Amino acid sequence: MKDVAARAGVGLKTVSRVVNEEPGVTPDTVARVQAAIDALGFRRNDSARLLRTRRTASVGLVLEDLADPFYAPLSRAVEDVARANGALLFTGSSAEDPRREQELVLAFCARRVDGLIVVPAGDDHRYLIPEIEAGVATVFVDRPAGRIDADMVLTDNAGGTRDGVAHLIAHGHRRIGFIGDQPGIHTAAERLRGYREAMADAGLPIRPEWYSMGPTNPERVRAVLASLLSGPEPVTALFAGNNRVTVTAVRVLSHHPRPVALVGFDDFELADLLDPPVTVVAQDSPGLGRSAAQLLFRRLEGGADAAPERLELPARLIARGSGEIPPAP
Amino acid sequence: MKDVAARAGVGLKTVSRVVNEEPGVTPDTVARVQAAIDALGFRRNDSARLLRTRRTASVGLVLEDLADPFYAPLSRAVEDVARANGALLFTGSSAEDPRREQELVLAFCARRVDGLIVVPAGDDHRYLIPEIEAGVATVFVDRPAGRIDADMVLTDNAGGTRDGVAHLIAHGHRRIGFIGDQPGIHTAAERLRGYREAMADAGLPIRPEWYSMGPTNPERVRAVLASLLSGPEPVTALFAGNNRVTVTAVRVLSHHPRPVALVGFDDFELADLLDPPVTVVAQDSPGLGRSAAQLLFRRLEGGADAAPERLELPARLIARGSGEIPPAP
DNA sequence: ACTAACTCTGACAACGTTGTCCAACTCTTC
DNA sequence: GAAGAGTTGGACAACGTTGTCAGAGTTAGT
Repeated sequence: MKDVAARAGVGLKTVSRVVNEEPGVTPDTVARVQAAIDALGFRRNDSARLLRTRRTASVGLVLEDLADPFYAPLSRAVEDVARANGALLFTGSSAEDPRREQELVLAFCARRVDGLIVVPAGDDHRYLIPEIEAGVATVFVDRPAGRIDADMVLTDNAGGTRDGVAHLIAHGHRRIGFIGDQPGIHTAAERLRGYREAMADAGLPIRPEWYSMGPTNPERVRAVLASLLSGPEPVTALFAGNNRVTVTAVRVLSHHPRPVALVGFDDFELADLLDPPVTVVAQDSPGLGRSAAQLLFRRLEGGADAAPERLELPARLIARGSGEIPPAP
Repeated sequence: MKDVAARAGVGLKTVSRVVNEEPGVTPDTVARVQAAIDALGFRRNDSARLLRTRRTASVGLVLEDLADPFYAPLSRAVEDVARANGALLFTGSSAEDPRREQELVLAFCARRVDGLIVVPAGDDHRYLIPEIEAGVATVFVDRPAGRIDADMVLTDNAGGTRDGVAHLIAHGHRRIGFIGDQPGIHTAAERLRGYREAMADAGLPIRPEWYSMGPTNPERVRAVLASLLSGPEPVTALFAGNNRVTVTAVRVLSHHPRPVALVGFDDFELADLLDPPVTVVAQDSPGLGRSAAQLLFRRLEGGADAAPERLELPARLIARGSGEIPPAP
């Protein structure tokens, strides 16, 4: 910029004015400065600018895994809203590791992002208090923040699961299994709650061997499923607590002699092409991202001191076939 | 930092030394400074630091769509390499719009990212020349750069397609259709070339009505497919030029009276669960991201003036069933 | 012709760091 | 106790911008 000013024979500030299209510069001067800019291939250094203005026009997004088909549309939605607000997006994956989450969040804060959108991996976010007090707007998505009061946008996991299980009950099932993720994960616990509620609402008992919470790797899911389907009174239907469970269940059930009804939490591509097409409770993944980002920018534009909001988006049952299979006699 | 220095009763630079763990500070002083830091909740402002050191420890990634199942693992791989090199990641989606691509790239450059990884949407990247000369390392992935000589990491699209089509020929097919993306997209053109080559290698003629390039929305693909499958001499096999085409083809073919063999470019989740399981030519999407990022950081660590590299990663044929269907008589 | 108001321009400080360099102090060593 | 070496600390400029303010020049009104 200094060079441009020298070449155009004007002051530093005049160049700044031209670059920012501020009023009060003669067309003649503008032209001279423009010429110098073009000749020198000058591009304003935004880092320096933002250092001065104390706004970085960037937000940080921390989620579990960028490559996860559930989070990818979420991050895309966040990106779209950020772009609409003229902000750039830092992204990072926590890989479900609280330490990595914190590391990323603090790195973003050190870069002085204007705001943060976090899919929490940990359950204690008090480390964020100084940052929030320093003015970093923060919105949690998909799972609630731990031990602090903050904005969050969640899916109605319990309600969605209740609907899914009720759907199975409505189709005649009485012995319904549930395989969920680790109980420490909030969404997993909420879905288990929905399962219990639906069963209770229908006056059905739940045997302890019908539900299981834990890692959702194929091996464990296979093992649990095998035990659910064996014995004198096997379950006739299964509610799968997330899409990884659903996929493994589809694989196992396709080789099972007796038809077993299946409803899964989370939609996935091609669910309608499988045999039978898979009935799911679908979350609005872009909706989560969009709502969170919109809330964030609302905060950034003044609403910083309003009380934290908690949005809960509904989940939608999509009947496709697998959830409508009647109980085997 | 000024406040910390004042509170600890030391000079500014001493605080800087403590924060950066530079040697030459008495343990006693370190302790005093640390106490002040903790008391004030001080966090170093990385933007300012990076302004001074002229390294931002961040790279920009521009791709077509963050939410696309092909690009999501790529971006995750880039992120992993970036993290390993201590860099943060800016991401943005071009939505296949050259103007948006340029906008994003220039915004990243204005933020003075150390490097760029770009999945090009446009075919003219001369606008990047000043940036590259200014020292922004740039690597193109998945598609080649337009009209400039730069590092790039590509998939062997022609070779992969040749293998896929040869596979169909080996199973007895003689009339093979090809539905590809818009001819302006480099990967699409390369795949068409592979199709031609495989047919030529086998001494088979190609009728003009057997292949079609254009938007890969379901409507067009359905229409093209309908015409391929009708007439007196319909094709007995189809090569689908990308995963969107493949998915639509699976839907259509599942309702088609005659079995038609199918090989698709790009793997997708659950391809093995469909009926029949879908044979694909799989790209190494994380491999593309990883190689590109590694190349980028190699450039950043000194190899800036070596000649541009062009890496070509092989594609792998995964036979699952749909590509092994023999021609209907 | 004088003042008032307005337009345009640039000097300077500031944003929050780090690099450079020098001063002061503490040890050795003779 | 003086010279030399080593350690510790801080003043200052710089990175590339923008905000503030005041000065210079122009126009308009009396």
